[in-house]
Amino acid sequence: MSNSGKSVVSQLRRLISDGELAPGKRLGEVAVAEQLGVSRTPVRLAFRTLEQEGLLQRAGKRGFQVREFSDTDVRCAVEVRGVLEGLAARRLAEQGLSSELLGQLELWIQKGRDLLAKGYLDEDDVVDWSELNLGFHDAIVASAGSEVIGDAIARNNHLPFAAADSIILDTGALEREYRKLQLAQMHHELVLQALRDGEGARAEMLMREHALVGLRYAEVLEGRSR
Amino acid sequence: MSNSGKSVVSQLRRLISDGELAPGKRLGEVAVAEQLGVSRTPVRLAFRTLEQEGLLQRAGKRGFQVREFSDTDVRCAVEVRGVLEGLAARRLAEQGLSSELLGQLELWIQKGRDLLAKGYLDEDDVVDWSELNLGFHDAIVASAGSEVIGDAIARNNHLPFAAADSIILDTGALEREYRKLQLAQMHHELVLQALRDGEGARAEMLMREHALVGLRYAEVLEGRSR
DNA sequence: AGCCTTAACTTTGGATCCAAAATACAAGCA
DNA sequence: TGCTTGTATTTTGGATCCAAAGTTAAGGCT
Repeated sequence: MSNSGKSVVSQLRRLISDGELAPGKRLGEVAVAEQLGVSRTPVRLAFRTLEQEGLLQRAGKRGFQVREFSDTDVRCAVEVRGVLEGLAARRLAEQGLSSELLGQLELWIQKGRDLLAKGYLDEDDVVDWSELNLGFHDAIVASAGSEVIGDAIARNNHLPFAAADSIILDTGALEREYRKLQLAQMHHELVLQALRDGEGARAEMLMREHALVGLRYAEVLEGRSR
Repeated sequence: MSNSGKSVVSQLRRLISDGELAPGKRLGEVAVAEQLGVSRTPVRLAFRTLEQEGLLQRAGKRGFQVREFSDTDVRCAVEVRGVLEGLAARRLAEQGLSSELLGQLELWIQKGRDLLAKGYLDEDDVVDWSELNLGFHDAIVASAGSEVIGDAIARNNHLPFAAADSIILDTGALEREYRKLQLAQMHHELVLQALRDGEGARAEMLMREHALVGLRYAEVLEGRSR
């Protein structure tokens, strides 16, 4: 029962997003405390944090329960990320990007090219893409001029299905995922082009569309007509 | 020192937005606990909540400090609300509004017309406008189909200068505020028109512009050319 | 038999205590 | 005099205790 290393918050986050704590399940402080082998105090603190993050919600007068999300919630969370990252990109395009940011973005994009160059995807590539994708997005958001936008995105990203690196889920259909990443890579390159040319509206629009990759693209990339 | 009625979180929120706790000031748990006349426990819980809300930030390895906001932060927070409410409005326009929502919105708009009809503003009108403005915005956000968007807006609104009803600050220049509200009222009416006609892009654009009222409109409404 | 009242139990909120970590301070050494 | 190391103090994190509020269940009354 030794787990003082990882914080209670992250443990609970993982339990929730792994579904081990079922959506709608009511959480008692004592029960969770015992399960995690800690006292009630850190659990109480964690519940407040998780509530603000949106993973827990108050259950009536007393206690919390695991929040359940509908398909619409998932869709909206992705769109929220889209408009927020779009906002960041537009601001960046309008204020102009520094040469070092330009260098960073080109680096991530080059990594993406390298990763996709061999024409297919294997499982190790997934974590690499996740890293470079995160790097690209973070670089843009961090340079948007205000922490406020980044904070809003970070809070939204606490919903496990909303984060930018949650694109890939299906490691069993790597051909489809490859085409998905090809598209995402193209988006990255176009976004950089728009940013460099000061095309704020286009950069915003591209980021918003980019967020939707992995959401409704499955049918198109499968060749289905729906 | 009796204050068990209001929660520690709201007390701290008020102290921060009133500036009694200066931005950048480091908050110790014991100091705040004594000042509020409670024990450390509720303060510790409150700090976690306020941190998530963005009003506090961790100060180094230990403790929290009151977050300070730049002009850019204010600008960005307002834009964040703009894009999020814009997203809500677009979704609403695309899915179509129910007749009861239509009724609600028309009610708030009618109240706005009534309030502005006499051609000037007095101090009592300010709270009335705040109420109807809040009602109009909340009705749209609540009907956008998912709690997720509303939550993101709510979290953003914890920044005191970002909330939709923080438009009016200057009760000393009521003529200027009157023209500001005239414009806001026009926005409300146009938004409803766009929503009713299913013009998603226009509804979104209007909401985004609407959020900027009270931000940079001062110069224009004053007649200054800047 | 059904409903209301009351009592027992469960669960959370607040306070206090203890330990660990971090910072500040002081003394010793180069 | 300046830097480093060791100690003391402050401050936070975790655990436990107590009280209050809520929930459940049982028993009595109509």
